[in-house]
Amino acid sequence: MKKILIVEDEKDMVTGLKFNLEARDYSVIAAYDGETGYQKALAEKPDLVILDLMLPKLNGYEVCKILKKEMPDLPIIMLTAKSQEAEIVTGLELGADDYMTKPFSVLELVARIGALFRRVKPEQGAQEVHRFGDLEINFKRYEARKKGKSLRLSPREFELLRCFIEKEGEIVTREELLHQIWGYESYPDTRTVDAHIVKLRRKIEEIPEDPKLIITVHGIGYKFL
Amino acid sequence: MKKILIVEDEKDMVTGLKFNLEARDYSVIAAYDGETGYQKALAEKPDLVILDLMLPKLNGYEVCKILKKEMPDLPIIMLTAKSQEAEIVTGLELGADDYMTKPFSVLELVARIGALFRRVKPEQGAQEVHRFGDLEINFKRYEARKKGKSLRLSPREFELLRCFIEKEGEIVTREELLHQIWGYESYPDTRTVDAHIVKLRRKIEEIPEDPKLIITVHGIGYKFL
DNA sequence: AGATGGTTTTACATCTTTTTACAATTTATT
DNA sequence: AATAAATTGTAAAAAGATGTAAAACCATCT
Repeated sequence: MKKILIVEDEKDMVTGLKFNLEARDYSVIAAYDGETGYQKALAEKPDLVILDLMLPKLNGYEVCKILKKEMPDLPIIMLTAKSQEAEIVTGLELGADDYMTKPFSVLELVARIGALFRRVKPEQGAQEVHRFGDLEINFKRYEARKKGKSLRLSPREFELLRCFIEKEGEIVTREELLHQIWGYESYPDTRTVDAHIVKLRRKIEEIPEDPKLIITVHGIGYKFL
Repeated sequence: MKKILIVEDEKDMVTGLKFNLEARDYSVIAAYDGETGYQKALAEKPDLVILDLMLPKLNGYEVCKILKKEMPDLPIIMLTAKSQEAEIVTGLELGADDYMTKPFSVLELVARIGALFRRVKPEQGAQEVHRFGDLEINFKRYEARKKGKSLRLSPREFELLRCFIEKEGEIVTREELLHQIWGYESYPDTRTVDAHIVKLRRKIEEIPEDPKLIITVHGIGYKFL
């Protein structure tokens, strides 16, 4: 569901918009001044912002300018009082994607929102984030976290984790790992896998000497979780 | 220079628009009924169409519908007589990208055209401009931006980026890069690629020491995004 | 020639992977 | 149960690959 942030100080306007947009299955959040509007945009990562020009604390121009800098792909629709043509132009050149002059019709606004979403890039590939307890791994971005703190895993360590996660709960043999990660078809004696397991355990296990995630299956290989 | 097609039967309107748009350095062509409008759109491949709703032979709806089918990336701005809200909505759902009700101000129209082109640029047609997060690269013009600020990239750096972007997500080996960019067929030991990678990272990565865009794949090469 | 800006090489630092050697553990055998 | 054999854990050394600053090189322009 698409999330829309309304930044507008007139409460009646907000409730009206909210009602109409929620009726059309958008999730709506609001802010009543520029500053909190800006903060909510960053924190909540909405799919679209409806931004009034006249705002307390930080006006719409400023918010628009900052937002377009920090979140260039976030579409913004500006709301303006009538007949401020010069301002309108500036608004658009500031980076807003569309605007409406008050009073406007909600139908029209909704239609424009639809058009805007249609135009905007469809969301890029599903962020494949895997979670195991307090462990988070994003293979696409090569990022890993434990309790929110980022871990530095080497490529081999990522690959190992990937193999384990693909076969969560099942036993993975050393031969399989050597084949998958190293491409070796047979390698009579190498301790490479074990060495990497040690390092990986040290990074992801609570007590590396008593592992709870990567469990060794004697004579065969390892098992994840 | 951007080419704009006006499909409108009121000649005064056409000459007025033409004058104003040409003053802003657009190349303008016109058609006075729906049918020739449609044909000119196909033949001349304009960058944008301004389309009146009421037209002889083939009305704006129909033209819009057909055009959006055959040239889905061509932006269309609809012109309508006032207070036809339902029609407006339909117009937008038909695929028009924006619309204006008559009488409208030329300043406003120009602003919207600008906004439309800005919006449409990165995804459309020639795909000359590539975007990756807050990064923009135009290979044709040898321009690159990060968060809107322009970067000075050397030719080699552009070539590197081009190779990476062509194979986004896939691994690119050093040998491939040496072949593609340098034309070397085999070069046992050179650190040239690495040296350029360092420079490129310094320019495009947020934290060059912890790159998120150009990721090294130990023993093989690099991977983009 | 000198200045400039990009490119390549060099040299060394750092990081990753692999091997080695040995300790600890498990399994098999007597 | 005791011992031997096999397997795994682990630290440390060795090997290999990459990161990076600085020097050397090279083409172009003035």
